[in-house]
Amino acid sequence: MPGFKGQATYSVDGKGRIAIPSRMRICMSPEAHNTLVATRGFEQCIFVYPLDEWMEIEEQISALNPYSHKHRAFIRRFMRWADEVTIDAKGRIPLQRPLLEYAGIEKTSLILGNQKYLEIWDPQRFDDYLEAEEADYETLAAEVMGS
Amino acid sequence: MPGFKGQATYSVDGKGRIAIPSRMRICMSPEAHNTLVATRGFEQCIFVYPLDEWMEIEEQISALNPYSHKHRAFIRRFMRWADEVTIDAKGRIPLQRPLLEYAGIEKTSLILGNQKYLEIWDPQRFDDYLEAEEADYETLAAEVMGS
DNA sequence: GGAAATTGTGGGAAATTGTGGGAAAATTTT
DNA sequence: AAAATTTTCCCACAATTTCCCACAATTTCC
Repeated sequence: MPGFKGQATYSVDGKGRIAIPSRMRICMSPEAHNTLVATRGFEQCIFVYPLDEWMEIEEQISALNPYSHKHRAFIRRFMRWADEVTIDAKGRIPLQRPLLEYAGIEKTSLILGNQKYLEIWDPQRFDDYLEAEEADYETLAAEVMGS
Repeated sequence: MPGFKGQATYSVDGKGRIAIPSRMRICMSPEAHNTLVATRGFEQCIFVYPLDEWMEIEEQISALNPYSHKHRAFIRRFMRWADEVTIDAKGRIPLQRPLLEYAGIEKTSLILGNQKYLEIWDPQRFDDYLEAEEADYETLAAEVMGS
């Protein structure tokens, strides 16, 4: 089963709703029950996991030791921003203001397929990010992918 | 079945009642019978377990050795503050003053979903706690979750 | 190429949620 | 036993969220 891929620039309406591109929607397993979990991602974008993928992450989390001080801190930081949403009849999900603000998203969003999950960015911020990284892309590729 | 997640800042009314966010309420198993058990948690916050989860904890506790001095001490501390409450028609639970005082909660509370249970914090105290944890999130993530 | 279905966008109506407070019932105190 | 306090249950209100419908643009299918 292929993962999420491609990108799309979609609008965010007054109620904070963002449509999931249909070509990404059909990549979701039926086990996700049209449900996604949105949370803070790295580099100030929003990560969105289909429910079944999220469950696997939760399992990893619950395997941590809840009596360890450090682990507790991580779990709290991790669960804090997670928000379970269901896709409405028109293929949209509602996102909470705090998440949108974290990602700096206002009227427009860039949706990025990234294998197991989606990323939602403020388009401008993504450009800036790319530009900053572009310089070392080849170096990075060699370093990360090189055998 | 996914666990509790997300956060919410809710008010505490004059009678010590705090609403449980509906999106967390629906995560409760019907076996909990709309009943929760609140008790002292770690880091000076309140832990709130759905009744069915609490039962499992009690089982673990009763498996401890009552003839061990240490075990007895632990059991007493743990059971002492436990308080069984039911969710009212508006989705709220009443919390005893001593618990609220322990957590330093007055007019506002931060409710945190933490998989099997909820945590209720004084918002300021939670901020301080996160700040005091020296490591930043990404470092922790790589450390705790990295394979 | 053209008809039909699907997709992305917006907005209104209805239901739910969070908050506060009042009255009744139970408990404790005098 | 009466008074005072606490707890429980109920109602009201504003704000938010959910659900539903409309419409234009695009894509799909024959």
